[in-house]
Parts: sequence; structure tokens; C-alpha cells
Amino acid sequence: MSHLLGRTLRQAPAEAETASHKLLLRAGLVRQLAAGIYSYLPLGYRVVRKIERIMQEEMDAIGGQQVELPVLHPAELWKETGRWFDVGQEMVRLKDRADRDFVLGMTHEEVITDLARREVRSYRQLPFMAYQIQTKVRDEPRPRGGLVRLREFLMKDGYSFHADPQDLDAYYPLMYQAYLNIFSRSGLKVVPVEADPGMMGGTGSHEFVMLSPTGEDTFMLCQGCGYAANLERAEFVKPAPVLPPSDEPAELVATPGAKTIDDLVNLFGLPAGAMLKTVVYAEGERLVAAVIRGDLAVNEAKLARALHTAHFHLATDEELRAHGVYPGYVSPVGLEGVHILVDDSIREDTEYIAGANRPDAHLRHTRLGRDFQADEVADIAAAREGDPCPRCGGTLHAERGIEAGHTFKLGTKYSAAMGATYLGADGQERPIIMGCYGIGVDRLIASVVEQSHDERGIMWPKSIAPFQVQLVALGMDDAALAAYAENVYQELSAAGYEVLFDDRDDTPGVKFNDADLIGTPLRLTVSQRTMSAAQVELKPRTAKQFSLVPRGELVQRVAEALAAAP
RNA sequence: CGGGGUGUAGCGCAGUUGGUUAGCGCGCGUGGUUUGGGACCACGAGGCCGGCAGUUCGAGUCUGCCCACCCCGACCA
Repeated sequence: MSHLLGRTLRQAPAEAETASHKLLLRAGLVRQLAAGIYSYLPLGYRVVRKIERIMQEEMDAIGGQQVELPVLHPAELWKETGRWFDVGQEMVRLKDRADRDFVLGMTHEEVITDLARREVRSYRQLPFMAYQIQTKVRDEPRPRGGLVRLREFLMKDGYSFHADPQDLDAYYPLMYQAYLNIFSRSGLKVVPVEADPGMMGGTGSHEFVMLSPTGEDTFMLCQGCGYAANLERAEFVKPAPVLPPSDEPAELVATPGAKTIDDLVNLFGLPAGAMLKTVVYAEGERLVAAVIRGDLAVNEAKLARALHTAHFHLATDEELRAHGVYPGYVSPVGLEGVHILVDDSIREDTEYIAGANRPDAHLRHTRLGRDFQADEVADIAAAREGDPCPRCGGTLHAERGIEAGHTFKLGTKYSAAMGATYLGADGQERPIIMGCYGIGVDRLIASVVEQSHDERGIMWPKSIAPFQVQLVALGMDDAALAAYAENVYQELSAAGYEVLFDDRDDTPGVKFNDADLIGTPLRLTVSQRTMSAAQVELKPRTAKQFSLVPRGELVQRVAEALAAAP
């Protein structure tokens, strides 16, 4: 340890805020090079390799074949699937000396699909699953949280190829279970949740989430039935109508200055659920009016799915006026030239107070189907803390979390676009059915530290700890003691244990504190005291007390203690 | 990209209304004393005060522009 690259820090650099970021820096596992770009020092890289090993074992166990794919991709490949145009500045683009466009691999669907179309001819070659554990590059708009969100990151990506959707459906649960295995073997507690496929496309996906207040995503969980979903797609039971339907015709009411739902609540003395909220978005040249109950909020991720595009924004006042729409008094009633998208919370068996599409006035007795029509009905409402669970009617709770892994059923999105086909037994050519499965290795490490630490430092699960044992030798300037410690080190190493030997000439306090900070599962201490009694002190990182073990029983006792360690 | 914050030694920080040679703690080096929970004494090394341009007799300090990093948002496998 006296020559180990990377010293421990007493104080964390000021830029680190989260526990994992501070501890990974302090314990000497990583160092930052630039925003979202880190080097792994020897201690950190050992953890990376442990996790890679677990991933390899679990992927191989379900028939995975590891490959190594290029970092530099010709733009043509990404043009074939359209992502060259769809993905924004997040993709790092560059030119070679001949002025040809290239990108740095931010993910590898294009490359693996290209490989598949070159190699696969027949259904007889299917199914198979290939995976890689490699660096990916994304110019994130905002790297954050140390290793949680990086611009250059290590990712395990798996891609499966199937003859038909049924085969993918049959394989998917194996991958799902392998993912649970990887996380539990890495000592990380995760919750699988329904997720939004986002830019990956496809027909279904799950996220594997480590719940933590430092997480950057919000998830809705039901304790009753275990329903769990990303807020971006979480469903909930929409509230029952507030007002009985009336046969009164829509009636204009003067509402000077009342521009918000709150104003209307005060003015009419009715709950917000009786109001119609109309939020107008601009999508290119056209306007979209999102109509929703006054007590609900539009979820823009759901809206994006309903509109089949993410390229929209809240309409500005200028854009509204250009279409003759009055901010604060917008209403689907009599709204011309605007696409009307109605949330399924809006029902025909009730009436609402809506805007009048003119200043300082609203309409009451407004009814869907009579006074206004929906061009489209969809679920575009954001779930909130306390909303009823869509499965069991229980109560949904909002929790923050870190997305540690994600599995997708891709279907033919890439294979069809790129012509990755096979000949079936019937002689017909069909696109290959694909799935893809990713885990962020760096983020997994950050999540484990976030979950397993105390005020003194990291508490590594033994499966991914950089070393299994930290040997603290006190009084290394004494030759006899140095020899005693060296002997312990040699014996444990020979027995197959990974031992970090703290041979530094430092005070006990320094060494104990560093051992707690680095957080190996077991700490052994040798000193004049233990040497003269022919003992070694043994303390698990998670234990409060140490025990003294006879020198002769050391290997056996280490084995026992390690078996008992988390 | 919008909002906020921070840049002074490896790390954490101080630096008065602009005024000698820019400080403190930790860490680092040498010597000595220490040795079971971040020891003590002495001596020492280490700075383009983020960068550029101004204002001024004089700038770490004032002004402008830029850069980097962090946080919130937008965005995001």
C-alpha cells in the first residue's frame, strides 16, 4: 500500500456533494479529469473488474457471447436508422481526414445490427445474444453526481436476436432474471419498474432502479401490490367527476382577471376538478391543446408518446396570439386550427368550467362531445404522491432513484431499418426480432456506495470489494513485526485471498481510518501486542467489535468471517 | 441552453476602503521524539491569486469579456 497509486483524502474536494462522489474520491478509487469524465485508479478499477466478471458470468449463463465493438462509427450506419438526424448534440460527431462523418459510439444498436445482417442468413442461426462491456460516449447536457451521470461511461450492453416475437418474449424473462442476479450479486438492492423506452424505441421496457434520495428520476411505487413505474409513464386512477352533467347550454360568465385555476376555484367556489385546464404546446408550426382536469397536471413524457415526437414546447404568448388564442382563457370550445388532445380524465358524463377563448370570460356547463370534440384522447396526466394505484387502488408513493439498468424489447426497429433479415423455414425473408439490455457499470458502483456506507467510509459488499482483506500492520519499523505481518500477508495470499497490505509507516489512527474509508470487508491488525500473543486481530467492516484469533487458525477464521460478511 | 454558485499551494479555506515580500489548517520533504483510532517539535519545499483586456502611481482586491467546475431546471440510455 505504500506504493499504491492514489492516496486517500482527509477532505473531499468541494465539488463533490453526494456520499458516493465524496467517498469514491476520498478513498482513492477515481479522479476527475473533466466534467463527467473520470479515471479509475487501481482500487477503483479492481471494483470495475469484479463487476465485469459478475456480468460475464450471468450473461454467459444465459447463452451470451461477449464481443468487442468499435468506438468510432461511420455516420452512414446511423443515417440508416435515422438516429443521425433524431439524436441531438448528445451524440459526439467528428470527421476523419477525408472529411467523412463519424460518431463516437453512444450505444451500439447500429453496429451490432450491422454485424447481425452480415452474419445471419438463416433461422437456424437464431436465436443468439451478444454482449459487450465497453466505454460509451455521450455529450450529456449536464453530468452530475460523480459517477451517476457521465459523459464517458462504462456500459454492459447485450443484444438478443430472435426469429419471432414469441422467442423474444420467451428469452426476455431470462435476461430479466439475469439482471436481478447481477444486481443482487453486486450487493445492490434494486426495484424493477415499468419504464419509458425513450430514444431506444421498441415495445416494452423495464428499468432497474436503486432507490435513493440522490437519484435523478422519480418513480411511483405502490406498497399494496408492488406496482412500480417511472413517473414518465406511471398510471393512476383518475378522479371521479365533480359536477353532475347538466342539460344547460354552455353559458358565458364574465371572469375579469381570472387567469389561473386557483382564480376560478375562488371565483366559482368549486374544486379544481370541475375546471378544464387547457395547456397549449407548439409542435413545429402547429399548436396542440392538451386538455386536462384542472386538478391534474400534464406529463410531458406521456404527451411526447401521444404525439409521437419529443420536439415540442410550451407555446409562448406570441405563438398563442399568432393563432388567436388568449393566454389564461384558452378553451377547447370553438378552438379553430389547433389539434385538441384530451386527457382521459375528461369525461362526457359531467360538465366543466372552461375558458371562453376571449379575454376575461369563461364558459360553464361545458361538456365533452357536445360543446367540444377531442381530436385524440390519451393518458397525458402526471401521477402524484397519494394518487390511487392503477392495479389495486392502493396509494402510490413517489420515490427518487438511480436508473442502474434498463431492458428493452426492440422488435424490428433496427433490423427493419437496416435490412437485418433471415430466411425462415418457409423460405420467407423476415426482419430479425431484437432485444437490448444495458447496465451502467460506473453508475452501479456509485449506487452501491450510495447504499453501503457509513460516516467513516465505504462498506463494500465482498463480491465487488477491491480487496477482501486489509492487513493493518502497526509498528512496521520493527523488523520482527514487519516479518510477522509479511508472513500473514503471504499465507493469506497463498490461500487465494486478495489482501491490501498497509505497510505504511503511519500512526494507528491513520491506518484504521483509511481502512474504514476504503471499506474492505475484513480488517486484520497485527501489532506488538498481537504478535507476542501469537494472534491476529480480525474485524469485519460492518462489525463494531474485533476478535482475536490464534495465528494458526487465521486462514480458517478469515474464511468464516468472509462467508459471514455481506 | 436558462437560473444560481465557486475559482487563491496537492486538498479545505482566509485575505480589510486597492497599498510592502499573499496567509492559515491538513498533506508533502528533512531531522528528532512518538506508535492501538487521523501524534508532537524544529526546519523546509511548494503560488501565472482560472485566463485575457482595461482602470490606476499601484490590482488577489475595481470593470468588461472569456474559460472551467458545481447545483437547480430543460434534456437524457
